[in-house]
Amino acid sequence: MPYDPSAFPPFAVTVDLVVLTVRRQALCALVVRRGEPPHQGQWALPGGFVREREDLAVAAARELREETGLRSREPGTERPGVHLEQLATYGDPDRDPRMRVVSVAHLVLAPDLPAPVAGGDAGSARWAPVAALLPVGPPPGTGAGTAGGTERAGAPGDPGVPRGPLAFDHDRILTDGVERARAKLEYSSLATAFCPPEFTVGELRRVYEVVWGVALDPRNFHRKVTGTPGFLLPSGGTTTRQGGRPAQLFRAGGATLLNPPMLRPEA
Amino acid sequence: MPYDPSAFPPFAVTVDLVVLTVRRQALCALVVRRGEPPHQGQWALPGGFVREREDLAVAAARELREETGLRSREPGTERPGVHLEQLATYGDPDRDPRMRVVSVAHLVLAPDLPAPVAGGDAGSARWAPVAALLPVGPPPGTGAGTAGGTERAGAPGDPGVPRGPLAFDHDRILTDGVERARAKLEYSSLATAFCPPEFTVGELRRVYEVVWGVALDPRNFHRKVTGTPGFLLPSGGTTTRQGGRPAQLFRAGGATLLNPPMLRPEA
DNA sequence: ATAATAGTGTCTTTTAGACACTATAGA
DNA sequence: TCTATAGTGTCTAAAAGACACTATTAT
Repeated sequence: MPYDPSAFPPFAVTVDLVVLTVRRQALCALVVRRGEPPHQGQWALPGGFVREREDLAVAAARELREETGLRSREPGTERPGVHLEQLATYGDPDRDPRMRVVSVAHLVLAPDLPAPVAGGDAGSARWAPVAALLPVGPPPGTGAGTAGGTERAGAPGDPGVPRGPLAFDHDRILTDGVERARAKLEYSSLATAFCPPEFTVGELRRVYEVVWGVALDPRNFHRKVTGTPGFLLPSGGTTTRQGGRPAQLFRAGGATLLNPPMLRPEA
Repeated sequence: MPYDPSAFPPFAVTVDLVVLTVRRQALCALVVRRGEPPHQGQWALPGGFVREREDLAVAAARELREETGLRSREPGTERPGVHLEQLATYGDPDRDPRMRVVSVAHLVLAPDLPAPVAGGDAGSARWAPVAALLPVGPPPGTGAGTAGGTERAGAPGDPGVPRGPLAFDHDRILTDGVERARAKLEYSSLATAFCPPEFTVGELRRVYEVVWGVALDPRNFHRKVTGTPGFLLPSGGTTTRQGGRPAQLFRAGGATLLNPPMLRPEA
């Protein structure tokens, strides 16, 4: 265990962010356009260097704020804020041609934002459908029916739908982040992180359908989530924003682990 | 995105290993005694620096080999070798008082070894019951019945049962590793990584009982694991090494994900 | 009216868990 | 014999899934 300070090779340590949201019936990730080589002009995940005396989670929250304006926990508000967790660490010696960089990737789940992402240094941050970034990615089930998880193309004249492949090893990181999100919906209440503070059961169901790329039975889903203790808290109000009969509004309950879990259909 | 090589603070990057096995009816972790400050004389997880052009998983496999003699995949043999996966990364600026060290922890699951761990530089590597290292650790359920997961003390005169707290933030890392192992037994076939190449259903059940710290119904367990496709392959032989009626021997099947999962009892 | 979404009830199939019972070894 | 472990069968309770039906809005 040689801890001679001159005996270890120096590394740069960065955080990269997989920021996911559900918008327009599609699972979307936040990407920025690279303005310089390598991979100039390609899209990449947001991220940056960890500072001298900064914890990894703090660095991830700072980058999130700087590049997207999102806060991982609103100070003083009831808003639970977006969800942030460590995803995995990527350290292939050749992942960055310029130097040895170890990147600690983090996963962020955010509700659909009324205003486009703004307020950051990186003016070019954009939401992009995961299906356009990872055409052959982890199978979203090509869900038959209403699930819109595989929307691939914008209008033909749309110049700006970001497409893969992403820079560096970011395809891999994004793939891992999406799979983590899909898996965690099964046994945690994290789907509510994709929803606004108040939401209906139908809106929550659409989150599951889009992230998993499958169609779920609205009636069984309703019975299941309302029957899981601690998952949903009725907020008292109702809304008709989805059309049809007014739906009860809920907030996320205190439970984080779902028991029994919400298992993905296999088929 | 400033990538000026002089603009980033230098970090040391290490790998730390949570090596778990089941021996003598207890979940055990591999620890080494620290011979120098800080934390001199305390026990710590094995680990070391990542080399200049070494991938993280390669560094973890190398440290495992150097410090324990275990190989993550025996070259040329049918032996599946021990299981190795990335666990999480720990980067608190003050986790090591000497310098800024980011540690990428890895989780290793190994069968009980006939010979004591040997062959490494670190001569002081030892198996220690997790319950002695983490006295208040994640609740093993204090399983009523036959499960021996909470064995805490050696014989009174035994001078050498390593006890916590561990050096640095290794208590936290070990806790996370144990929880990961407990969780993965539920939905993967990883329990076989704790078993020798051929094993009986009873031996596999004892792995679950020790890791989870609960007693399981032998009859229901038998029906469940033999009924899960791809989990177990009959090897043809039988053994009587457990006493009683001869038990069929199995090898690990090809399946990695268990469907349906083996859920932990709650109670 | 029709269409759309919300929500409840009911039935069937599957799975988990409790536990009686038989099988085959060693002491 | 007794005891220990292996393995099968059966019953019950819980959960998943299919789907008929009612409720309440907008157009």
